[in-house]
Amino acid sequence: MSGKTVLIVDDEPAIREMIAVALEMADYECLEAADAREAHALIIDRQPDIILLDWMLPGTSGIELARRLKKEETTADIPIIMLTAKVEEDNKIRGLEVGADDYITKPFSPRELVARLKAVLRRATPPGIDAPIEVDGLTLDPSSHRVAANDSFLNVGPTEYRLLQFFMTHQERVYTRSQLLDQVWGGNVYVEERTVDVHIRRLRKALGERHDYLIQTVRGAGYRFSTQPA
Amino acid sequence: MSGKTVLIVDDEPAIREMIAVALEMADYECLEAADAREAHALIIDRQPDIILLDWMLPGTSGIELARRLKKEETTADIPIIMLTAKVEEDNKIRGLEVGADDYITKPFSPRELVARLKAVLRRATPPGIDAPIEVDGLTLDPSSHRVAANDSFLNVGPTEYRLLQFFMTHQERVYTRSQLLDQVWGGNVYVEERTVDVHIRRLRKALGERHDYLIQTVRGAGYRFSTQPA
DNA sequence: CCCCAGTGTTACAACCATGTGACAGGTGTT
DNA sequence: AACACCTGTCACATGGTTGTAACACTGGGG
Repeated sequence: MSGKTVLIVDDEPAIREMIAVALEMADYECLEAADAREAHALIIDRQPDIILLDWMLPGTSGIELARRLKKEETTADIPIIMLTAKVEEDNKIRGLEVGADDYITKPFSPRELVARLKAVLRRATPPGIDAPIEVDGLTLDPSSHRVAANDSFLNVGPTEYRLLQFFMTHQERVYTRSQLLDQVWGGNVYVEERTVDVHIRRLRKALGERHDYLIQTVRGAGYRFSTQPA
Repeated sequence: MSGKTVLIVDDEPAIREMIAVALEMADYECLEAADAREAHALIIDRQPDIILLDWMLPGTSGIELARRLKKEETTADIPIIMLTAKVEEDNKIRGLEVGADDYITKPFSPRELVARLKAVLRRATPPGIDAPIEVDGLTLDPSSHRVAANDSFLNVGPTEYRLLQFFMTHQERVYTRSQLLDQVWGGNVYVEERTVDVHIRRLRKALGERHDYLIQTVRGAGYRFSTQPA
């Protein structure tokens, strides 16, 4: 599934363990390090996809480690999420300043952690970042952030755009409302599942009769984007 | 939303209960058996997705049961996790020798149990879980949630879809109406057994004359999905 | 050949998932 | 402040789906 590798850097074994369990439940592979030295070794050796980095560390501090990682070319594009017990705005600013991609204050729920991590990973993973996708006269162009049907541009809202983009990059497969909330909304938000229906509706309307067949309802399951009519 | 069924085999009711509670919190359905005989009956009847098997059992020992299960073709691919109070390396080796997929020594934390169980399930779950199943021109594709016959898509309702999916993943074997209710409807619902007949009928109709021979009536017993005409 | 349990088939009412329009709050712009 | 836009949620409409009963049929045993 995800198969992503997460490096957890915290000097508290109990905290590392808690995080690891939560992440493993969500199907991530976990590495653990207690200090900056261990962390650096693992980063070089195992090349994790993302790093959870505690603010406070014995020896080299977390923020210092982050700064160094972001300076080195080979490690600069590994996303970093900073963890901290303090609720000081200062830290947040300094953390993001050195290149952390997100910032979580302890205590946090495992759910929140997983959600944020997921969000950062998705955001940070640029696969074929801006190749336009075209299906049966319907074109979505990420670079211009526009949707066109046979020449004329369509007026789709931000959420509908993300929804359509997700669908066009994941065709021929059913997604439950819950999955769509995770993938399109971002997982860390709480919204009703029925909200998905409404946005589906809006997207269909925006696409017009010419193309709304592409978004298919699978009763009892979810929605599917497919060029082949139901 | 795992929906996986776990069979817990242990002669100590308190331990079964503890495990069951932990697993149910993690959204697994639990079955319980106190000895090998009960266990075997439940395995045949309910076909759990994984078995937690205590080393020590009155009568037939856990290891003996494991050995038998792994010898029978119909049960050989059900993952088994051995539980034991002893910390003897011997047991571990013998346990894995007979085909157990993992091994946990008591006492263990619920977390550890769930984590291991999940790992085993993930590992043991054939990657083909999402792969389309094809039989004589009849194709069921779980990822797109579609059923096709030779090219054209078939219109099957949610229940018929689940029924067909179950049959196609459990071919050449007779299932009673009761078993089908457990497997397809979900065990803890009360519906008339005759309801199965009706859905069988609907599924047959949906499949059309070309394929309805696949679903065969076994008078006095139940139904069977088989490529070989009755 | 008749009878009866078992199964096929149909109809139907209740239910449930989804479609749809409206609305209120929020955000940013002018 | 007024405005346009977007968002999430609700209430209601609609149509598909479901379980059940009722009746027709079948096959095997007496």
